[in-house]
Amino acid sequence: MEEQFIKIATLIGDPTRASIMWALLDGRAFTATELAIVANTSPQNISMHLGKLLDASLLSVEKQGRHKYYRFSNKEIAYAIEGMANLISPTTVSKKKSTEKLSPVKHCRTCYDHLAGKIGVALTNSMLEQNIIVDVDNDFEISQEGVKWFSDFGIDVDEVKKKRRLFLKPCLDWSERKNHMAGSLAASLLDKMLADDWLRRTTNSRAIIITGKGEKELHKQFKIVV
Amino acid sequence: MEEQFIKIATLIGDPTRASIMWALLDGRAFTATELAIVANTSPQNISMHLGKLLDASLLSVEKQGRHKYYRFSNKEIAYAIEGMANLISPTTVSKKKSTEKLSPVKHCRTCYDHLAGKIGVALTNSMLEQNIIVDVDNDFEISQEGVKWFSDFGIDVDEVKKKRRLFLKPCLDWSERKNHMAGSLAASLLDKMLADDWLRRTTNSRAIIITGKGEKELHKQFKIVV
DNA sequence: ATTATAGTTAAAGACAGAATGAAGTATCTG
DNA sequence: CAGATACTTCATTCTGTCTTTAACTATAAT
Repeated sequence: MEEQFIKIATLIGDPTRASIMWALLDGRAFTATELAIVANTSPQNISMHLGKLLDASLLSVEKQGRHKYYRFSNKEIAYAIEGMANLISPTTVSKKKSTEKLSPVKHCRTCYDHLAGKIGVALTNSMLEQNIIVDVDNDFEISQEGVKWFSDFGIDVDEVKKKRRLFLKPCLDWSERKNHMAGSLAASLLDKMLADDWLRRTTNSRAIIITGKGEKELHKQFKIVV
Repeated sequence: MEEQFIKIATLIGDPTRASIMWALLDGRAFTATELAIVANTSPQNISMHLGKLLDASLLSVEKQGRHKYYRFSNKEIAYAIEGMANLISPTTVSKKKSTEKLSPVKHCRTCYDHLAGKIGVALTNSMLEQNIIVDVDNDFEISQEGVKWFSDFGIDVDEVKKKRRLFLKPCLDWSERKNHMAGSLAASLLDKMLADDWLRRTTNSRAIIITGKGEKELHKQFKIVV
């Protein structure tokens, strides 16, 4: 088992491959070329690295015409990467420089366990406006009022913070060119909205359907017109 | 933030350092020399690697005479490593060769979140005898009866399995020279025993006190004489 | 004191594995 | 069809970093 662990650690522990994993963390699928741009390296090189990650089943591919879409092969991968991301020192997280370059990727797909797309962005904007969450140097933090708001909404922030994953981070939604929330808080929010029947999952796709109740509540609480 | 992530990934992703992290996973503290033996390298080299891990605050040291004891600097580190260990393919886990060498380390301290020491080992032995858990090539697995047993004990195994960490693994207790259980199942078991007041934590040490009730129950259910 | 053990530091060397360059296949576009 | 784009493969080069050699400090044992 130790060798297996070392194998996985060294796989993730190469700068280029770590960069790939970091980019894939939000759950979207990227093409090889996109990943080459994100990781700042050549197509040949990214191809080699993606091959290694595929061999180890850390990633899965889906071929669409001449494109190949890469993503994490399962949730455990995302959790493992998040677990490592949790080790990023808190000071660094809040001091993150705002000039960080944005990767020129245009695709947007459903994120693993949180709301993305138009609704996700609108919801995030509304929460920023209402000071439930605040933007600190391109990083999201929850405010005092926010903790209360979530509590009223039926989510215990302290409990969510105990989860062994990234609490809250912005996730750039390229279809909207704006950030939406990701992390355990965003996941809890989605869970709650599903539980309260604001939203429903569809069986065979990642699409989310907004119920009549959800439409009403989203407008009432967030001024979102669906 | 990306650079920070890459830094952490490359730190863990060196074979020698991965080996160190793997050894420390059970929560015990190791000396530099012990880690050199475990990682199969020289004292100078281990010193260099430990220095890097210290610089990044992944580890903490405690000096005792001419020895230096290294351990994870906080729980998040352990969770991150566990998250990576979760990616070890299930087939590999069950096919693990039993000839794997055991590291010649004699120290034993309290493990992070599960019972260790004499009681931990006795409990594990009893569970093996009762077929609640089974030993498959030096790896622990829960049996069908085991799932029922835990359910009767008030622990929902399916729920525990959902947690993003290693479910069950043997952890060699050198003071006893036998294995005890580690992982989320072992953690749940400890939690439950604390909740049921079989055991109590002490305030300023990692020692666990067995209550009168606990003594009775441990004898009744596991034939353990405290 | 003397010797042994635990650990560190600095410099030189060795090597794995990453990047590069060149050439190829497959798919889309007009 | 021709030309462009997406991606891969292989052989070669190269570089970062791990290991080793050697010399050193500090604590413990006898």
